[in-house]
Amino acid sequence: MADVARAAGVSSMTVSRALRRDAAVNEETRAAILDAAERLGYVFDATAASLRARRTDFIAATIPSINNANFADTVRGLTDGLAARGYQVLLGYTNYDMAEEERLVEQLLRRRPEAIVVTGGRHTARTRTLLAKAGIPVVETWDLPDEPIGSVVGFSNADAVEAMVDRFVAAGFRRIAFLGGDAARDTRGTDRRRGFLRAMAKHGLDAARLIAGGTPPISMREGAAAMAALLDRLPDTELVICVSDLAAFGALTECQRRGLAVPETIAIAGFGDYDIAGISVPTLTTIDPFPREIGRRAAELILGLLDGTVTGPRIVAIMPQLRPGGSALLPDADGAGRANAETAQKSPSAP
Amino acid sequence: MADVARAAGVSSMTVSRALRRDAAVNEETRAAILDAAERLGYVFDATAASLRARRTDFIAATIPSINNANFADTVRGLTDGLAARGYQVLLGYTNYDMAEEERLVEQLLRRRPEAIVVTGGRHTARTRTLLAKAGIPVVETWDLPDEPIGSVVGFSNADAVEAMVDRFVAAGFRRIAFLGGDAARDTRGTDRRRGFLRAMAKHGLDAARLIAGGTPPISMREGAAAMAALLDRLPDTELVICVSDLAAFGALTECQRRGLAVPETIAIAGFGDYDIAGISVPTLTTIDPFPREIGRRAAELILGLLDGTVTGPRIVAIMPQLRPGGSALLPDADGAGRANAETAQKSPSAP
DNA sequence: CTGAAAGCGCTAACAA
DNA sequence: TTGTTAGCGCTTTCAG
Repeated sequence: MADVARAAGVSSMTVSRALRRDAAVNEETRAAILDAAERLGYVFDATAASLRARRTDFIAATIPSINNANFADTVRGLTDGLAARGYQVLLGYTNYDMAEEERLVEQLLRRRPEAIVVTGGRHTARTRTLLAKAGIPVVETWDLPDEPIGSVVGFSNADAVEAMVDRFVAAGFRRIAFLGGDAARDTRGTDRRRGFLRAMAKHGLDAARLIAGGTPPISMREGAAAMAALLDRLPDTELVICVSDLAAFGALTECQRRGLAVPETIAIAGFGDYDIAGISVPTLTTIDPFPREIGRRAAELILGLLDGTVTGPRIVAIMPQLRPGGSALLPDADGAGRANAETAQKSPSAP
Repeated sequence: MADVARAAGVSSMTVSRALRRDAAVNEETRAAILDAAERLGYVFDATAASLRARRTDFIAATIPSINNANFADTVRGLTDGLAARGYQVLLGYTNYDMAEEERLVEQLLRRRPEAIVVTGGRHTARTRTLLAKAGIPVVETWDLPDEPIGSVVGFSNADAVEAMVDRFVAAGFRRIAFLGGDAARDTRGTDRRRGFLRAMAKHGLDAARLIAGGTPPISMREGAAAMAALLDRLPDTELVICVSDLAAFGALTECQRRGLAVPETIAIAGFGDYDIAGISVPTLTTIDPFPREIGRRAAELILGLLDGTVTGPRIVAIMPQLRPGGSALLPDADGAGRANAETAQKSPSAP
């Protein structure tokens, strides 16, 4: 910057001002400075600026896996919302491992992000402490924790599945199985399974049809293997609710390989409204948790928290929506539209 | 750090040493320091350390889209390889837009990464200049550019598709169509299409069966729409090669909806070896470009370049491999194994 | 093994 | 509108 200042015949402070849009600098001077900077191949050093200004323009975010379209959508919503205001997302993934999350959070906090977004509401005690003491906005997503660390943008995975089961039971299904959600590491998966169990108990139905999916995230292939196990062990099952659309699609293919008609012989439902759900034959009955919306709302919330528009933590409830498909037929009941997409109420105070 | 020093009764320099593993510090002193740091909730400030030490431990990376399993795999390979040595990947996505890439690269370079990985070999002139002048290792991936900026870890998309067409022609296919690769923004897609055209010309076949896929990345849905167009316009097509497995799967579903047998009535091939390729019914004949391996190799190369083990830029050729599936049958020819995975030659000098 | 001094490249705060 | 001074929180360098 000193070099640029010299070349432009001004002080480095003027260069600093010229390089930012906000400050008041004579237009000619600014032009000369920008020209000099370009000529010299000067590249601004954000590290030094961050140290001095105590603003890094970093927002940290952790997701369980980068190879998952749902979380990728959330990251997109988040990044797009924040990039517009000059923030850079510092992303890390935890491999669905809370210990790994702890390491990652600790490392990310060293970079002095101005806010941090984490996935899920369950963390190690140390992670919670680190986050709580970081002195920056914390947003937990994809869940509705009982004791939020700070803000939340999410939904209850258990409630979403429970509501789905309610619909299926009302439609006459009785012998319903749940595929996946057995791995403790995937807390959202276990929550969905819990919602299934709760719903079945509520309706007085047998909830013993539980099929393990393996290590998270359950791939299509594992979904197929689990479906094979189910068909061998409990062939009279009427409906399989899967922990995700990927597992559901794998399950669907297993039926196709065996020549079983879906949904006639056995119905299948998923979770996540992944692309595959809308294009497979048949399409998948699933639940849309609005992943992109989660990211967008988190970004919005963070911006508000940082500029003082929003004071104190907020709980933003996302309303997952059932998307009927061909893999598990439901009589249409509610004529619901996309509640969250544009209209849903913002930050209904606390839970 | 001064606070910790005071609490531990040492100078801040000793704290600095204790906090790093390398430096020589009395074990008791170190323990006392770490204890004090924990008690005080001290969090190391990487920004200040970066400024002074002129080492940010950042490696920048840009990918076209975060919602793409192929690129996500590359990022995983990269991150895993680099995290082991304490580097943090600073990730951004370009939306398949070179202008956006330019903005992103400029922004990332301000963070003073120690190396930068970009996707593809085509960039704006300014991006090239920025990268070339950055004074850090530059790695272009997923391509084999004619004029690399620095190092390369990739393969020729055109050659890969050409080789695939060769195999299909040898197997007797003649009326072959190509789906996608029409959007200039997706340079890898256009390269694949070019490989198709080149191969068809070479074999004296009609290469006019080109079906537009729309804006990249082509989704499954767009693949289905394009397939519908193809079936309407050129119903006698024997084989459709798609720009990606996602498009190929969409195309497959369109056939299923129309009751057309794949591969009997029409054969379909994809590119990318996405998860869907291995599980769909039928499985997809595709090309595996070893996305994870690309990331892993890039990480390896960067580490070598940074610690001086490797001197000067390197071209690492990845050898994509045909994966025969049920969607387009091929008589088995080569009994090739996974050339790249473990063994392939490293950095065969220049291209 | 430990400490003191200096400074990384920028910007806040103040002055002109 | 521009400049001066000081210092962000670390680590390099040198000395002990």
